[in-house]
Amino acid sequence: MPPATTISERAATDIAALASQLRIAVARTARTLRREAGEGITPTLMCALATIEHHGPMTVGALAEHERVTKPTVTRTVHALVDQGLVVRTGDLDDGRVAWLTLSADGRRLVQRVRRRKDEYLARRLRGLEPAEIEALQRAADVLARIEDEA
Amino acid sequence: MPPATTISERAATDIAALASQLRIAVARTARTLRREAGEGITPTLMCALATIEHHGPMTVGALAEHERVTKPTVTRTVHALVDQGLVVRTGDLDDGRVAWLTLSADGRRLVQRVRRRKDEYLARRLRGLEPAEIEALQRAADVLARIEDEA
DNA sequence: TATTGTTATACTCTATAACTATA
DNA sequence: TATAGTTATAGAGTATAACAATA
Repeated sequence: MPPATTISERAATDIAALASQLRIAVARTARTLRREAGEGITPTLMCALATIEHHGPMTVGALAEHERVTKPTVTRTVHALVDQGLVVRTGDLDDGRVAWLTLSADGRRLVQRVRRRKDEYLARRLRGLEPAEIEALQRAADVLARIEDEA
Repeated sequence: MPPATTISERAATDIAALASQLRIAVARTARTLRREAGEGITPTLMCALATIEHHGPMTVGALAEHERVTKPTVTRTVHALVDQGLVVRTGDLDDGRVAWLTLSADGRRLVQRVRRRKDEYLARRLRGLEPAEIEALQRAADVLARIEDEA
C-alpha cells in the first residue's frame, strides 16, 4: 500500500508534471504554427500587425509592451511595415513625442488572409479528434488565454 | 428555430473557431515561456540540448530533422554547445561522414536545472486553477503532443 | 528632469549555395 | 553518384547604450 498523501500533495505533484508536459507541447505546437504563416511575411511582422489590428491605434511604446520587446525593436519592425504599406504612422497632434500606428487597408486584408490560412492549417490537424478531445482543447485555450492575460 | 445542422457541420464550425483561439493562446504562452529559460542559455541552444537528452545519441542530420531546421543551422548550434562544454561530438567508427552528439555531464545538469526552472514558473501560473481546468489542460497537452508526433 | 521614440552597434538564429569527405 | 556534414554569405530579429525631441 502506497503512503497516504493529502489532496494538496497530490495536486502539487500533478501540477508539476502537467507544467512540464504542457510546456513541451505548447513550445512544439507554436513552433509548427510559426512556420505556417506563408504570404511572404515573417512571424514577427505578422504578430505586430495582428496586435495593431486587434487593439486599434497604438503608440510605439504600447506595441513594445504588448509584444514584450524593446522599443528599438518596435521601431525597426514598424519601419518594415510602413515600407511595405501595411501600417500608417501618424504623429500625435498634442504630444509631439508620440507616434500612432494603424493598419492600412492592405494591412487589414493581409491580416485576415494569413489568419484564415493558419486557422485552416490547425483545423486540418484537429479534424478526426474525439469530441471529448476537442472540448478539452477548447477549455485549455480558454484557460491559457486567461492566465496570460493575468501576467 | 435555427436551421437544422448535421453533426459534421456543427463540428466543422466549432473546430474552425477553436483553431483560431488555440493558435493565439499557444503562441502567447510559448512566447512567455521562451523568456523564462534564464541560465544565460538561449532558447535555441536549450531546445537542441533537451532534444539530445530526450533522444539519446543523435546525428547532426537527425537533430536537424527533429528541430525542423537545416543542417547548416544545426552545425552552428552544435558548435556553440560543444564550445560551452555542454555537448560532445564523436565521429562514427564505421561511417566517416557521420557525427554523433551526446550530452556532457554539464549539459545534462543544465538541462535538468533549466527544465525545473521553467516548470516551476508554469506551475506557479497553474496553481489556483479549478481541478476541471487542470484536467482540461492535461488532456490538451496529451492531444497536442500526439498531433505533433503525427506531423 | 522624465518620457517617447530613434540611431548605432553587436549578437543570435536562420536559410541557400557551394564545398569537402566519405560511401 | 549520393549522402553527411561544413563553410561562406546574407537577412531577420533582438538587445543595450547613447541620443534627440518634447513635456
